[in-house]
Amino acid sequence: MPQLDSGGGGAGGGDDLGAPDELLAFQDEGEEQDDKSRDSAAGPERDLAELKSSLVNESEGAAGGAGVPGAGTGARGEAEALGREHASQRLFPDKLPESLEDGLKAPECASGMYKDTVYSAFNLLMHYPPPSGAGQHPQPQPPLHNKASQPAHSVPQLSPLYEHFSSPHPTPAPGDISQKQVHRPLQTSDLSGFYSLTSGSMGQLPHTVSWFTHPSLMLGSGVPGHPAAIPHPAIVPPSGKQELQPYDRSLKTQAESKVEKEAKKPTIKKPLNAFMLYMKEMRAKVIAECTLKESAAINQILGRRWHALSREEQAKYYELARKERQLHMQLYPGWSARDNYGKKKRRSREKHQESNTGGKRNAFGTYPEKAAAPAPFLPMTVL
DNA sequence: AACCCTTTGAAGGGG
DNA sequence: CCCCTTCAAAGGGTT
Repeated sequence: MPQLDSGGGGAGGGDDLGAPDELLAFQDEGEEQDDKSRDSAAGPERDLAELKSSLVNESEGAAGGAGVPGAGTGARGEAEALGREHASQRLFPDKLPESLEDGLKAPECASGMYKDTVYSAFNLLMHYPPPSGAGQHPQPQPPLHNKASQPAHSVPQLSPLYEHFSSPHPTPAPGDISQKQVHRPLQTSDLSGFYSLTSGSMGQLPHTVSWFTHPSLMLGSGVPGHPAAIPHPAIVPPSGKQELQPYDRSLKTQAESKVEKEAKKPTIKKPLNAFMLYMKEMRAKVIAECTLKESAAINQILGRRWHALSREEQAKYYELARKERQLHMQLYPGWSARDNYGKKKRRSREKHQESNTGGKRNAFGTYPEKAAAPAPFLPMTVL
């Protein structure tokens, strides 16, 4: 795939918001908006249907997730249409832990509390200068549907963290290695500025934070013996721990050491997409406000909130993700997402195969949604 | 210990 | 080109 093209590819017209899929998401959102108004009358019935689906999922086994065929985009739209305070109650209707339920019972856990942080991120994004080609820097087009639930006048309360990073001369937090890095490795004002931003706006984004100070940007990641070599967060030893053993001093045969070397070869992680960045930023907030800990439930909430975001708000995360991909490509030119295939063994793979034969469901339900997604509309950033 | 769950998006491969 | 699969984060729960 033309990553550079889809990823923007620098200062040209290719510096768009991202892949068409992202735009599709916007379209999807718009559709949901339409559905919202359209379905308002049929809400209760659909609610019941969805509840049934959820219950069916539960009865179909522990593997039953949100991935009910036919409960794809429409279902998400319904969730929006039915009001997020109701939607929260449909999460895990049967098996919710009490703490989970308590959390979800709080209306704000499913409503627009995300807004302030999103706007914080937005403020920070705006705080930092755009790339050198500033004039051409694509600004997200205004959303076709301005979410009524997100009045533009709503002023976010910047958390101290955000204020800290927003300040012109942020004081390094104690123990913050990334802030202790002496100089910013990136030559391009684009990325350095961006990742400065990222480290600020995404205060909870260690991944991104250390990206921008990553020594690999100076000499290559994790170079053994390099004085400033700090492992890139995207580089994870197979053990999952940052315990790089650059040299094998043991008396092993070459073959053995070779095998071991392969085994210990650090894994370069995929760059985070827009939603992942959003989740990383918002997770702590949701946990705090909803007293939730289970990531599955949190992610469901975040998924709904993601869809409730305006285009502009989502565009910020698409932009961040695009920059992540750009930087990732710069750091690891030959890397392919395929490199990590098979590194996670998934039992669900077998389940999925079974479900295919049985015609039940997808492992996660993502694809039915995509399959049911409305036809893409004209890209809003390109053209 | 490893995987599951759950979300969306990106990417790659097969048909 | 479309569809499917896998992985990215996260952490409690499950095997």
